[in-house]
Amino acid sequence: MSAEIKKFTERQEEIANFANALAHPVRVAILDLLASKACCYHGDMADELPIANSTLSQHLKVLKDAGLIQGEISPPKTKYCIHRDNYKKAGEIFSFFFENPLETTFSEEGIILCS
Amino acid sequence: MSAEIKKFTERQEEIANFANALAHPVRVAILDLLASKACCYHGDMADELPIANSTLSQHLKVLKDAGLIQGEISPPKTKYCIHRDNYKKAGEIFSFFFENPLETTFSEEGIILCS
DNA sequence: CATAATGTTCGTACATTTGCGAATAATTAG
DNA sequence: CTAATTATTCGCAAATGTACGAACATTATG
Repeated sequence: MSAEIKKFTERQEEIANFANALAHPVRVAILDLLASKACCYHGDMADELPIANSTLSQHLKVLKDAGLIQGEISPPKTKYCIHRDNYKKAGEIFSFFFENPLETTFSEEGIILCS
Repeated sequence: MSAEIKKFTERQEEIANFANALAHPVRVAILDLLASKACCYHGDMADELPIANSTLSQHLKVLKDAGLIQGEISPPKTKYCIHRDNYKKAGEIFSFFFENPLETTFSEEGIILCS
């Protein structure tokens, strides 16, 4: 009944944000490309990916807004790179999230009831 | 021109799937709850989370479909746990994805042009 | 058996995401 | 200056995601 407005922690929002950026295979593929080639022009990626040019721009925007990549515009070309600091940060956040999902004692089946 | 139909790798799809499961703060919060308490009933979580019961069911379904949790139905109660094997696997996949985004040589600014 | 407790499913509403081609902007090349 | 190159933005359509309450199913309780 205590009608406390519950929201989520900063950390939970942050994880969700990074996860959202990775939540489409083409965006994972983009990061793979950038990770392997250091930097790529939009056109280089467009050649490798099975999507229209305009769609690629949209996905790049999502990754950029999430902070995982950065773009350097020098028209008519645009060069994209991984944003190393944030990329590292994302990796650490996920690492921490997944490590030791449980440190408590277990029943025989490895399960504990709660409350 | 070689109109090769490009899709994504299994790994890329897998990452995107797990990421998608984490792409909403309430689902991160659910995993936090399960990680800390080992197992929880639906009702326990409903008390902690600012969403309707039916909405919680939907989010639990997403996590279950992604393989990150498992549910044991014994009506009228349902007990959920983290799916340890898959959870671990997800952690490893993300670890691997984020580690060493770049092992190549760098220019002075830490950037290489490609192609 | 009737009622309560617990969750899921259904139906609906609304917002967001994804995708494409066309139009646009900005520079380079002829 | 004109045309070509490159990438973004716009407008649209289709699909998906999020959220809720109501209806339903299943078991426990009186």
